[in-house]
Amino acid sequence: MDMPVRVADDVDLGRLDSALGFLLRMAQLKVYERFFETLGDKDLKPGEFSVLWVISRNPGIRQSVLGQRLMIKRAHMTKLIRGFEDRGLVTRRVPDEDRRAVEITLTPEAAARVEKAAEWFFDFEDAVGNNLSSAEQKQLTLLLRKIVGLN
Amino acid sequence: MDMPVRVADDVDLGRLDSALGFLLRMAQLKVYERFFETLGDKDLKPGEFSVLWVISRNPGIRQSVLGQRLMIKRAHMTKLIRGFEDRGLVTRRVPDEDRRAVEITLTPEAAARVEKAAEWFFDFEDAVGNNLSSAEQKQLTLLLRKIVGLN
DNA sequence: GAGAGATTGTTTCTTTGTAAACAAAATTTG
DNA sequence: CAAATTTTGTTTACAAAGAAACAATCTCTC
Repeated sequence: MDMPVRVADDVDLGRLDSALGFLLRMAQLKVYERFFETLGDKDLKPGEFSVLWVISRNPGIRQSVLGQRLMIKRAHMTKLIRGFEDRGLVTRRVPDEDRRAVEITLTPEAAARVEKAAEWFFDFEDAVGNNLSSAEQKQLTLLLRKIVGLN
Repeated sequence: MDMPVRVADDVDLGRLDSALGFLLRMAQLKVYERFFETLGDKDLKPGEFSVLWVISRNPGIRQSVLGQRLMIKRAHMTKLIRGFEDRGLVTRRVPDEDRRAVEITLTPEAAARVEKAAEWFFDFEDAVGNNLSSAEQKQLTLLLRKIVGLN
């Protein structure tokens, strides 16, 4: 009587269920999903917010540096920044010292908007570890920072 | 003397540097990057391996169930499976009990290939937590499993 | 059992992200 | 300092992934 597997919980993941890379991907997808469930109406996506936030903390930062820090490829960064420019959120300036580079700064409107968005964004981020104790959350943050190389 | 930020380590991330969702994304990107550095020549990507692996553990599993478990949307799953079919890795069968569904099974060649690939894949996965102590690795696995809802 | 609604998979369109080739400017090296 | 190399950003082409509309089938309700 070989009933086919019917529901997701019955699926045998084998060793995959404790593979770190796999779990990281699943966790990230899950968080993303939750984001769009609860904040899908906001007009900034997590990636967009992160970029704008980092620009706000580092005015005049260069595209390349921004990309390195947020792990966004140059080609993609170009598109993101142009998108922001089209929306009037950032200004680009080519510095005299290095005329290949582009320095990015928030417009005043964007700066205000990022501060506003930071409220719901970080509220959400704080809630990500909801089903963990606060000690566990601290621990997880620490471990992820190590994986990422932020220590 | 307002030197612009020059290198990635000087970038101020503000509160972002301990935001769980952000860290999860960064960690996942980092792992992905490392995968392609070390195993970029293999002809199976992590996502592809995971799907084939799960099929191998659950022969005759349905596309929908597979997608639910691996968090892959139906539309995307269709493309993945067709790709596998074109490569002769899986066979599709519409069961009589439910003629909307599709049951997926590995071809014998694919089954062998997955077993072979499992070696380097799980070796890689084991190495993901390299710069963590083995206690930390266990802890991280546990916490991620909680986030994902695998407990 | 006939119709309303839900599920399953596919198709088409769009978005997000990467890869490779390129141009311009800076740096290195001989 | 001139030629070779590297860095920075852009463009073009493509791959990965999601959204929405659709068709077929199944289930539920009356």
